[in-house]
Amino acid sequence: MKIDFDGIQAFVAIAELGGFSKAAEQLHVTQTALTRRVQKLESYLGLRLLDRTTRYVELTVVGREFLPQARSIVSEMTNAVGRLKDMSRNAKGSLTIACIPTMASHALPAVMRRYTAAYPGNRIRIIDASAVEVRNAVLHGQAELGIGIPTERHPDLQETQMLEEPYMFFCREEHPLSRQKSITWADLREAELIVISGLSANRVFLDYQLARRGISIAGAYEVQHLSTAIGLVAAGVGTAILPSSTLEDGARPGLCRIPLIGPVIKRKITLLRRRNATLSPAASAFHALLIERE
Amino acid sequence: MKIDFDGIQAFVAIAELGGFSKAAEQLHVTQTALTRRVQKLESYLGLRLLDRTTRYVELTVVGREFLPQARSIVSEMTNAVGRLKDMSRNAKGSLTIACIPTMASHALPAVMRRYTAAYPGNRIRIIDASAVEVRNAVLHGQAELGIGIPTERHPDLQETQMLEEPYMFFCREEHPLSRQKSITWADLREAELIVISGLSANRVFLDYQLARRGISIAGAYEVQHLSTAIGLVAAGVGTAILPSSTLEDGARPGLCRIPLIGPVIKRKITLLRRRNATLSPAASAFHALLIERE
DNA sequence: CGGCTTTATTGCGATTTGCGCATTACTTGG
DNA sequence: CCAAGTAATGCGCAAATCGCAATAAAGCCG
Repeated sequence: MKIDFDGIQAFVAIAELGGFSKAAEQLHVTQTALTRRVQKLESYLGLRLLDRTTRYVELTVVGREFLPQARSIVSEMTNAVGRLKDMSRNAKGSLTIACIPTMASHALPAVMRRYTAAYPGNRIRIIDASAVEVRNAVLHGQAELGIGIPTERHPDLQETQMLEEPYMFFCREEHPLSRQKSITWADLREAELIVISGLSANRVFLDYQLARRGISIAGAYEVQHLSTAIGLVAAGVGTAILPSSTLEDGARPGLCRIPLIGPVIKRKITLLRRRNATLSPAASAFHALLIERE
Repeated sequence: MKIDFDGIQAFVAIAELGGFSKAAEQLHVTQTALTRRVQKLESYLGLRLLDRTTRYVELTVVGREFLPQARSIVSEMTNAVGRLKDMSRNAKGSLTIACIPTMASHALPAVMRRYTAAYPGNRIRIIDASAVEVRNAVLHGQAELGIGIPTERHPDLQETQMLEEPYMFFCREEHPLSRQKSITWADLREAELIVISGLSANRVFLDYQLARRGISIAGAYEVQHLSTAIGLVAAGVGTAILPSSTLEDGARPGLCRIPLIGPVIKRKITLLRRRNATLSPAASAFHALLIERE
């Protein structure tokens, strides 16, 4: 036979309010229904929980013993379900998103501001890591959403392109090339390039695109992170080819950002999520904000 | 809408066994039923708890968060109901009984032995107190059963007579009356009686019975408890009129117990319980043993 | 790559459960 | 002894739930 939550809830309400009628009102059912629920529960258990006359209701010894447990069951249940409905109705809940560092400081902040305004109280955890780590975080469920650049395909991963950004040339103002409106790849012969490590998805992508066009570049220095590269450029060590969003125009005095053409090469920023994995309402709302602006 | 325990139970089983079919087997329903339960729960909550294909079942983010709570709800419920059914089926549970001291050491022990043999593990708490206290303990629900002597009637109290025992005369062997086979009340003129306090139900009853018959006795000493009276008799202070069960024949060397006749006056031992108060199965079983032997 | 196996879902009919209304039964206070 | 208040019951209806059979979908393996 099936376990009867209604009966227990009825029992608790009756015991606490001291009567069937009052309990019925609170539970929004008729008193008849409560009578039946209690009868069913008692007959299922094989013992009486309430001694009742038409005049008063009183707990039996067993009922008195059971009441605290019953109360706890009911409240635990009610709370849990309430929380879930709240998550569903108001997209409440915390949210983890993985993101490559450039985007974390470029595209994300605006969305985060709008999200927090719309759903205050939701905790957001950002895993800022390399594109490969972003991919894995999404794949293994550590993050519900990921923002990165295309990497190795995986059948369980679903990618949506969000935006594209060109690679640009970064140098100091006193650099010989800094006055040009645009620069071609051929101009980079002796540019003392700081390049990103071959383990980076950025580098893999860039190499692939250049190789397709028969272009090759040589790096004098190699680092792991874009931010380090920018730092070295600023320090006068050399120049670098980096995604445009690595640094906003004029964000750092003394540094120039110059379009690279012939050809223009762009990297795609993609939004990652696991295929067949339902997003939590909180993540779903964030997802909506992300794709709404493209 | 109504809270759905079945759905949660299904969810937990599926999550833990990793599939609808296995869970269905454990819950003794068809797999179809589980599909429906989960669907109903999810649509009620407005969110998905399980991502499932025909090949595997996996928790969603929300489901993963909810699982521990759900598990705790289910196990708490299952345990609580299990305990209650155990109480009902096997008369498990603890039991409190109030009893006047003489009966606690006279009639009770045999019943307790049989009870413990039949229902091992049940804790028995005995409130050994005066007849008035026994009455109140039962009346106020501190004890489910009471063994005492008739006191003031109360509409909520139900009394069943268990046995009767005569008052007898107690003295030391060297006492002049100790050789008689029986003693009449008239013989007690100069017996140096130790009597029980007038607050005792015993005394009230005895006085009433004697007065009805125009007999009066005078006490030289007065104590509260029967056991104290016996002690004083043994110490040679005087003699006493006490219920026969106060001391078994020969239980204390040097003391005599002699029938009092002309007339024989007996006190009734009654079993008390609250009217309209259902006994716990444990108490009910004890009650059955008590009245079975009359 | 196409059939095969496995597993969840759906359509449908039958049964059961649960509810509310109206009425009854019972207790108690005046 | 009557009146008021409260729980229980008879009855009929509505909805939920289930099981069976058929269907759909996803990976496995030859």
